[in-house]
Order: sequence, then structure tokens, then C-alpha cells
Amino acid sequence: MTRLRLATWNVNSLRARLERVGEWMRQVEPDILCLQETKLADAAFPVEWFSARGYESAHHGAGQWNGVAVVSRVGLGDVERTMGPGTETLSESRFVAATCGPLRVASVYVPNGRSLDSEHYLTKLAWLRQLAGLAAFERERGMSLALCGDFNVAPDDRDVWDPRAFEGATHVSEPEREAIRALEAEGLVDAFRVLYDQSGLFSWWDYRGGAFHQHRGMRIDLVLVSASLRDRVRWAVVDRNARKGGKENQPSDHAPVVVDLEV
DNA sequence: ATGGTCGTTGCACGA
Repeated sequence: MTRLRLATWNVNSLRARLERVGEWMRQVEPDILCLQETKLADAAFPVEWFSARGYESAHHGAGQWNGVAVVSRVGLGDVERTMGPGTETLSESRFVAATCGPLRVASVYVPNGRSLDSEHYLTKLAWLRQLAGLAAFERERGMSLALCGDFNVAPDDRDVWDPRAFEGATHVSEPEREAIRALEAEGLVDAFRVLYDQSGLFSWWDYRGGAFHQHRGMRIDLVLVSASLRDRVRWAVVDRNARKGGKENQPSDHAPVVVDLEV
């Protein structure tokens, strides 16, 4: 039995955050790290910076927007950059998957729905349906799966600072939450919720209005693992320290989520 | 109180 430390972090520009990511990795020593919003083209992704620290990497990005990566020190192979045949356009540069040791790992950056009456909201729901198809595919071929990333959905009211503030907004609407439950119906469990049932444990805080200091956040960064791993979740945390900092050490607006699995 | 801040690109826009 070995302990596998899995983490996911929307870094809001890897170029702007690289030094901070390096310091965090040195302290936390994740075995597998999923990144979102690298905002890099594949050619600009710092493959050698990661390999110098003992990590292989797979990146999918077009630059400027989106961009996701899987970084691993327990092996990395069979890289896929779409959720399946015919989904290249939908997948955008928001999906990359790789096999890392015993796990199939996907780093996902679910589209922001913007508003309930936006076409982007429909794209978001379609994207999540496609992701459920991928979960079914991995289950059918017997792979243990970890879907890690920024889902832009708060699964239930415990995951928002004030449900009343979100009436009629995205991230909390019933169709979005149903899409997360559909992933669970495909055999995935929210690893963080295996250990914690409290409200107010957030992973994202708006940069504006001092939201972080006033505890106005949401839990939208998730690690969804195969149900067969439920009893192997040993430890989990949202590392709020990584959300701290000011002018000289700017944080992302997301904190990393860390999950330790006994595999 | 319809504001606020950050990262990117280029003199707004997405989140």
C-alpha cells in the first residue's frame, strides 16, 4: 500500500504563478498535480521546469485563455486531449487526461456558464454531459478515475457562502447540480465530502471586495474519484494558505485541493 | 450599494 497525494489547482495564469506553484509543490509534495487556467500555449508550457523537479507533464492549451495540465512524479502516459471522439470543439483546451501510476487522471476546466440565459450556460451543461460519458467509458474499461479541476459548480448549499446571494445565478442552478449528480451516478464520489460534511469550506474567492477575508467563497474545485476508492481516501484539505498574499506575492483566486489516497 | 480585482492583450474582456 502506498500513499498517493493528488492535488488540483486553478492557478489563473501559470506564467504569473510559476514561482508560487514551485514553492507550494516543494512544501506539499503532490504526486499528481492537475492545473487549470494555465493560459499558455502548449509550446510555452514549462516542461523542463517540471522535469527538473522530478515531474512529467501533459498540457493542453492554446494560449491566453483556459489551458490545463496533468503533472506527475508517479508516471504519465496515454495522454488524451479530448473527452472522446468528435468532442474536439466542445473539449476546447479545457481537458487533458493521462494514466499516472494506478490512476486515470483528468484535469478539467468546466466552462463558466456566465448567466442562466447565456448560450455559454448550455455549453457548460453539454460539457458536463460529455464528461459523464467519459466517466462511463473509464468505468467500463475498468480504470480507476480521478476527475480533478475547476467545475464551476457548487454541488450543494454548503458550498456557497450565502445561498440567498446566488438565487438565479450560475454555479448553483439545479441543472448544473444535477450534472454533478450525474457524474456521481456514473460511479464517482466527491473525495473531499468523504471526510468533511461542514459548510463554508471553500476553494474559490472573488478577488473583489475583500471576499477572501470575509469568507465569501464557493467550493467549486473538486476531486471526483471512482467509488472503489471511497474507502481509500485518507486525508484531504483545501490549502487556504495558498490563497493568501498581496502585491508582492499575488495569489490565484483559487486555492489548491489536496487528497491523499491509499492505493 | 449593480461596486470591486486580477491576468491577458492591446487601448476591453473574461472570470
